[in-house]
Amino acid sequence: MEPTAKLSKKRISESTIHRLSLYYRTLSLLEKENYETVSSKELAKREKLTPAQVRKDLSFFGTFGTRGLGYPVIELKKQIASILGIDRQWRVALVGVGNIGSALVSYKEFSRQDFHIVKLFDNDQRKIGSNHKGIVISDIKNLETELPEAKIEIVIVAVPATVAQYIVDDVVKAGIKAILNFAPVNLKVPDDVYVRNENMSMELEYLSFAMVNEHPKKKVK
Amino acid sequence: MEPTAKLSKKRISESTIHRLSLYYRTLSLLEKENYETVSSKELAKREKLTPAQVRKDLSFFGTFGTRGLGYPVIELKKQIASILGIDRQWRVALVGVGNIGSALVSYKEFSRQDFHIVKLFDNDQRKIGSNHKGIVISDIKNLETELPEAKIEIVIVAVPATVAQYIVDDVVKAGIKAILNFAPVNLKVPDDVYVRNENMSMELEYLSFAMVNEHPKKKVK
DNA sequence: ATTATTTTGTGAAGGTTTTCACATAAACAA
DNA sequence: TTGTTTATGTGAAAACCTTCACAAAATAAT
Repeated sequence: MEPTAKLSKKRISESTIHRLSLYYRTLSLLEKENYETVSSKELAKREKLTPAQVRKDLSFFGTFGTRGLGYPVIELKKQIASILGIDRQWRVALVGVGNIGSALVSYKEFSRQDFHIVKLFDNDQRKIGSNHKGIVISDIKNLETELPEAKIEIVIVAVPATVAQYIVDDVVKAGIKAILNFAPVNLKVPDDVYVRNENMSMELEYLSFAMVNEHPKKKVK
Repeated sequence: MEPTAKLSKKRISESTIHRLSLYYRTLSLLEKENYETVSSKELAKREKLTPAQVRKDLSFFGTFGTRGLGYPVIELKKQIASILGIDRQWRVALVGVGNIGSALVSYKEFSRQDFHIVKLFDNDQRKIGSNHKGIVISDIKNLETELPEAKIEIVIVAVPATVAQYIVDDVVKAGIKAILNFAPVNLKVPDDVYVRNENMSMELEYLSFAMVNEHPKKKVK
């Protein structure tokens, strides 16, 4: 059976998309390990999920498997890449070349998946004009003109919480529709702009909660 | 009415805990803005949630509000801190003082919430023994002895994916029960060890998905 | 004091997500 | 060729989470 991309009307849940990211990562690994096919059972085991969950997630987008055999690793990986939109390059700009910002510029996982950070912005006069890992740092004042010029599609915000909203206002004015925010603050943006927040304390706080509450862990089969 | 800490048997959902983190952050802000009380309505507006959601979340842990008035900002903040276990210091070690690792050492949001990074480990001979932001970097070979010596309770793993599992095996042997993992890999740990993963590509991939699928956004009231 | 207003806390309803269970289909073995 | 095994795809059931709606309690107003 040909893998078919379902033209789905149904709303896909955030969890499903996040799991697709996990499947994609694991499929890359399986490819390296020279697996030709993989069952929902094996995939589930590696992600600590149920096989039914894996099958249901994939079934929202089409039928990719063969009964009795499983899923073709390379083909499924391609299909998921296409679903996630990571089968193409994304031009990304990063605002705020501080501690976290610089770390993200060198973050291999981004470039490996064709998220290319091609522009940097900062407000520090000492940094502006200097070369950081092959990219000249622009003045944050020029966001509105330089983002469209550079055909940027996604902006990563890694500035202090106190100024994040002002930066984002400019980013939105520049016509950007997708923002990844590392500042610990709730950003206000128009309805048609996507914002995702990366809150690194949250998971530490979850650990803290789990420990003080001796929260029962999910059983691992 | 006295705020009471409910001795809840019921399992609390991950989402509720994550929202408590958000409430905590917003309450800190409200405190700075000199609010004495806050209604579930106001809190919900700031987090883009419903008032019922806020009240339900809090109700799992006790009754903290006053009818007709709302919640006392300072008191509620204290209560949430106590629920999350962030009303005390946590001794944290960080393994892997690379790009991301160094950024985390200086991450203000951690220290502001009493997560204290007091030990650093690396495998790079040039780094071992050197002083990084006031902390001498230890040899990664000594994890098993030095983690208990330093009374570490939480370990942040910021090493390459290829070595993460080996590191974590040592960390577990050292008796650590809580791990925050930045390596893009699924770690295997015993049942009684908590692992939370910080996967920074995931949210970028979600943005990518949203854009290529013109995913309808949640309506904002 | 009495009434109107505000806002919590919470069962019940409604909605969403996950798991179950099985018909179906392909592969493999004899 | 036929039977056995494996493993998908998917409705239906179960579990889980969010929202509704309202009684209850406190404040504020007259």
